[in-house]
Amino acid sequence: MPSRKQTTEKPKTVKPSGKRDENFFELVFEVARQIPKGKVTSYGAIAECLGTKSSARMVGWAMNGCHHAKLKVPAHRVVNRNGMLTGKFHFSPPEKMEKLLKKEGIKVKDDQIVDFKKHFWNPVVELGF
DNA sequence: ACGCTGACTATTA
DNA sequence: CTAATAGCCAGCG
Repeated sequence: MPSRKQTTEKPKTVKPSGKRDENFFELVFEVARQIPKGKVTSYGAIAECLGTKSSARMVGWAMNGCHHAKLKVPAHRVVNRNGMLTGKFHFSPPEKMEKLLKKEGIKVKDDQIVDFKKHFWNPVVELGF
C-alpha cells in the first residue's frame, strides 16, 4: 500500500456529498441526528466517533448551538457519561428534556437515566467504524 | 490580546 | 467509595 501519512489523523467519515467537516458542529449535529428514538448516547461517544475523544467538551459545547442549527438536533438524547441530564437546564423549558426521553420510552429518575447502558447507543459502532 | 467559562471525561489522591 | 485536578478547545468580556 502507498505510504499513507498517519500522524494524529482522525478517521473521520467521508461525506458522500463531498462536503468535508465544515465545522465540528455540523458533524456533531449529524451524528446526534442518527440517534434512533428511544436511545441515548454520551458526548464522549460522539467525540470519539469524530476522532476527538479528548474533546467531549466541544461536543457538548457544539450542542449549545443546536438551536442555532437549521435542522433539529435531538440533544435530549445526548447526556453525559453517567447518564445524567446535565444539560437539561439548557432546554426550554428544562423539564422538556426528560419529558421527551420518557415519552420515547426512557425512564428518568432524579435527572438521571434509568438503565442508561441499556439505552446507550454507540455511534462508533452503529455508524460502522 | 489574555483570561475565564463551559451541556465532558479520565486519572489521581 | 467520593472528591479534586488536569486536559480539552472555542467563544466571550
